[in-house]
Amino acid sequence: MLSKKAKYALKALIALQEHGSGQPVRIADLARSERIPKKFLEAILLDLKKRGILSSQKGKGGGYLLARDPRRIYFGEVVRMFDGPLAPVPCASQTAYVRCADCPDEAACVVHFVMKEVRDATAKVLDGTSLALAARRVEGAGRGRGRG
Amino acid sequence: MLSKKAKYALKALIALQEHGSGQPVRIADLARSERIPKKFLEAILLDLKKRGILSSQKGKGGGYLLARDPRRIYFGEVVRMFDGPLAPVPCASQTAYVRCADCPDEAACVVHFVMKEVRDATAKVLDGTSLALAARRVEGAGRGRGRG
DNA sequence: TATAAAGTCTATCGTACCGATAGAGTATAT
DNA sequence: ATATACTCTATCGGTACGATAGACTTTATA
Repeated sequence: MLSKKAKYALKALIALQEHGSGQPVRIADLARSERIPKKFLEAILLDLKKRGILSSQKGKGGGYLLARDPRRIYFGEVVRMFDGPLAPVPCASQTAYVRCADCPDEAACVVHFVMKEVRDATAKVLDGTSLALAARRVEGAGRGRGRG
Repeated sequence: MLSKKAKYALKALIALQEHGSGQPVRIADLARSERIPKKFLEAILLDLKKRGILSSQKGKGGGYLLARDPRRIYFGEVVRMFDGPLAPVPCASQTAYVRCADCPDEAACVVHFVMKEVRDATAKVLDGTSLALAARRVEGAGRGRGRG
């Protein structure tokens, strides 16, 4: 399950991308437009800033901005930073591998084998999709506007 | 994350498959060989029985058996029954779809779009892999024996 | 038919994490 | 100066997870 934190982070990033403009957007505005609890969103945006995905400006006229080209902000990075490794099981993780203490032979473990396939499939999607690409794809796929 | 319950269930099923023989296997034996807390495993096996994946025999000489051909026991079914839908987000689930209350237009939602891709990729692996097939694939891939 | 073996059921428990909120502190544009 | 906004620390209720205890029921077989 995607946590609310990760979901809110993605929604906020997408909103910032759509805003474009180079002007900072206030937390309060993002919270309202994306229907995210403001205090909760504060913590999320701060994390994204520490990670170098967002930058911020304090004081009057301040707010948050994308710190990177949206073509270089990948879903995988955001999901991992809030929800941890993509793999369903630590021994199948590429970025945070942990051996199963009780596993005599990983190469022969059926669960490991299948879960590695799941993690690879997931990573292929999330690490292959940037904010910019996703937005383009959605535009291409359907017609209309909105969020979720 | 795959829950311990789902992981233990899969390991137990694979052990039962490997056991073959048509003879029932005691909970205690499974617990020991797979290193699963016995009482915890009891509840898991019971769930698998209620689901029709296992059958059991009470009393002396009793234990658990696969109730179905392992070519027809899919990872997807087991994972879903313990951990719920595969989709990272309810609005991307095929088997347990729930609309986002605050989403004006799902077709335009970027998060929805990408998470649907994740769920499809995951489902393709887990619903396309049976116990029997997974075991064969592992045999084909590496050499050795063990569990994890 | 007694008895030991083995599955079944109900109840409970501690911990950790999640989602959310409060409130004080700090920087900055005007 | 001062209002505006981000930043930090602390806290809180709820829920789900992993696990365990103990009593109950069924069955093979001696």
